[in-house]
Amino acid sequence: MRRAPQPLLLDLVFAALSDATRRGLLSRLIEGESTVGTLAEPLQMSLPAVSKHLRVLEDAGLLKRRIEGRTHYITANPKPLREAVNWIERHRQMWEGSFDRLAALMEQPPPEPPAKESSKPKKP
Amino acid sequence: MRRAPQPLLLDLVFAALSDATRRGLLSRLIEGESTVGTLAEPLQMSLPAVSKHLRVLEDAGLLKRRIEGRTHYITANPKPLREAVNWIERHRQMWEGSFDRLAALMEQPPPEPPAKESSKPKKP
DNA sequence: GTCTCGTTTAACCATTTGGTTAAATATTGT
DNA sequence: ACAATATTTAACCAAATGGTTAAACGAGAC
Repeated sequence: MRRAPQPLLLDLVFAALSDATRRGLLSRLIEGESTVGTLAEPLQMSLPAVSKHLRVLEDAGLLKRRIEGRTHYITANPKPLREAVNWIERHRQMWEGSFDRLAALMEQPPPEPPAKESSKPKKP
Repeated sequence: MRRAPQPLLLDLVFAALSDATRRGLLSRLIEGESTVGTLAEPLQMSLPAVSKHLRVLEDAGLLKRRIEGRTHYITANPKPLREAVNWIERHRQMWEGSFDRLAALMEQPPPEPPAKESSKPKKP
């Protein structure tokens, strides 16, 4: 089944984040790659339910899936969160009238997320 | 570490932000207080529809309403956005492997935005 | 082959969402 | 008192959401 047209990506991201179960899944993915079954195991709901939640997150671009044999390996993908947080920060800071934290966010525009082993850019 | 879930409000905030019409309303409120009718006017939908959207935003704590006579004056309330952006930043930065901007976010709980020419508030 | 495993799809159900129009409410103006 | 204004509430509808169970699919194991 193909997806319907395209609702704005921001719509999908915020909608995906609006469910505590899905936020919980994302939280657990901080610890690294996992599988559908592993993710479902502690949750008190059926496997198809978890599968659906993962699909919502995937449609929002918040996770990537690597299928290997019969196992689906899931990892979090932070990229769409950038846009979401930018929207929020833009508004929050205009309302709060303090722009310096917005500036801090803005100073990282280059889309360069290559390193798996990350060099942590330290602030001098 | 496991953060005890604080589910309800975050659910409401993210759900409220997941609709482009509502985000548009919030954007327009950057320019200051407005009324229901004024907010509804450019939108191609009925007044009750706008009223419902405003209620969703209000339930999420994202706006405040000052009733004066028969007119409802609406202003944006950025406070709940703090929690939302904290959630996102916490996760985004863990996935992206850079923690310093998270630290920057975390170290500003007191509502004290004094200097316009700002340095980062230092914690010695 | 057959069986089990990991996962999705299908079909269904109840609730919520986003919209409508019509009516109600409350306030202001004449 | 009456009418106009600003907004909400009520009633309804279609579609989306979040869950279920049962069936299907694809890959390893025996």
